[in-house]
Amino acid sequence: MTTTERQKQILDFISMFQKQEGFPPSLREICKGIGLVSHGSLIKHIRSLESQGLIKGMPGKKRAWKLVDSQSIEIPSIPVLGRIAAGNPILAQEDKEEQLPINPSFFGSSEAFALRVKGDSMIEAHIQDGDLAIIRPQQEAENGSIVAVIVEGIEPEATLKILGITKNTIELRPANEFYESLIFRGNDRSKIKVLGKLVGIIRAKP
Amino acid sequence: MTTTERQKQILDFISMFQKQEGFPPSLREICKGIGLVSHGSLIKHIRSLESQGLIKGMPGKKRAWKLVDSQSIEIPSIPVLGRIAAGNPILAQEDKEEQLPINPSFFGSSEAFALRVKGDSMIEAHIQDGDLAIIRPQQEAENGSIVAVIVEGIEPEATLKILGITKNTIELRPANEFYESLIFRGNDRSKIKVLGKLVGIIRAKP
DNA sequence: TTGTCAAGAGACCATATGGTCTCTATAATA
DNA sequence: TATTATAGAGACCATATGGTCTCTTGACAA
Repeated sequence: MTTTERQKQILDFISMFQKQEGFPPSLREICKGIGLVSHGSLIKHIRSLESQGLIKGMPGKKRAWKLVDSQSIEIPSIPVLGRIAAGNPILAQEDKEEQLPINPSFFGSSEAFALRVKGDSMIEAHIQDGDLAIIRPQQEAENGSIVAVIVEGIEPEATLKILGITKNTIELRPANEFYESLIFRGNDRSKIKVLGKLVGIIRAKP
Repeated sequence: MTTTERQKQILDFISMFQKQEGFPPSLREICKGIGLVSHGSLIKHIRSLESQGLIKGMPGKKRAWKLVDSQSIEIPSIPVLGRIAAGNPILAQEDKEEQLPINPSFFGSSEAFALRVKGDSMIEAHIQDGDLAIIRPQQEAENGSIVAVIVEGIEPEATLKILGITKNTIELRPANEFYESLIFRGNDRSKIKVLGKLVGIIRAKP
């Protein structure tokens, strides 16, 4: 079942009208808006949109339309992830403690998640205990960038480290002279799972 | 003209219904929601709310209500202030470079503004150049807290300092051993204008 | 051409809903 | 007590609006 041009036009009009007026348009208002004379014709398109699940009408109620998708003005937010099981797709996790009411695009990313920093291993990068690290999901990262990683078999939780890549080794370096780097050679390198790159820090009530 | 309990109840119901359903309730739905039998009675309250400007009806349209205030789902945000002229009420300033799409309540404050940190004078508090300091407006602050202040005659811009209060002096202390404190005694103390207290830090693309 | 199908026009209907009017009960006030 | 005001109940009306039906037109295929 395809969505025709006319039907997209109808969706757009409803969305626009709803945003502007604060309530959904009547059938006749939609007609006027998209250049139809008879609302009888319009209703066929509405029924089609309903069967596609793009819109929901309340039978028997006047002027009561729900845009199933876009209208439910859900503000994009950043989930704070707790324990992250290695191997699982990150953002599909249900283990979300909390949602930060912040649009990921603020950090230049269409999607992002957050980890709560524990300890002071990144203190020289001015990231302190309790900070929320905002991470853009990606599998690869350039040398020297700060990444969230999981090391297979070592820790169940993701940690923040500076990525150091040489020809034969991968180094996970803390930003604290009192902590040791983890260095992986050869096949051991595959134990490292990069979850994403650090794109921001949020500190509440410092 | 006062808003009665009943009328607040009506506003709340409309707001709740609108948020939940995606369209405004009909008069009879409001009646059922707040425990009225006759919508004829309800309409008197509606008219009163209209004359108070809290609600707006579209005469001749069915199920068409606008909540004047809350319904215009404007997301609370945090303004980033640039130059701040001393003496002016802070949040009334039009000199807003930017709005952070973040609800101030996230930082535990009903309102807040942000300043972009310049330099490394607060580096030991792990606040670095380019960070956004989130400030809750308040005139007073306790000893040792980090505040945004303007010092009369010295700098046109607000700066972030640690507040040190003794019996006779007020000290503005940077969090960097290479910087000097500013110490004010006696009448000089009135040169200090506290704009607010630091409640958060945001760092994008660190 | 002929038939089929979809989009639209236009008319008609049923009803949900806003609007108005009257009556009652309770409380406040003179 | 008498009067007034207010909230609410209940009935009735006008209409905006969703729903349905029929007819026309144009595109497309057999």
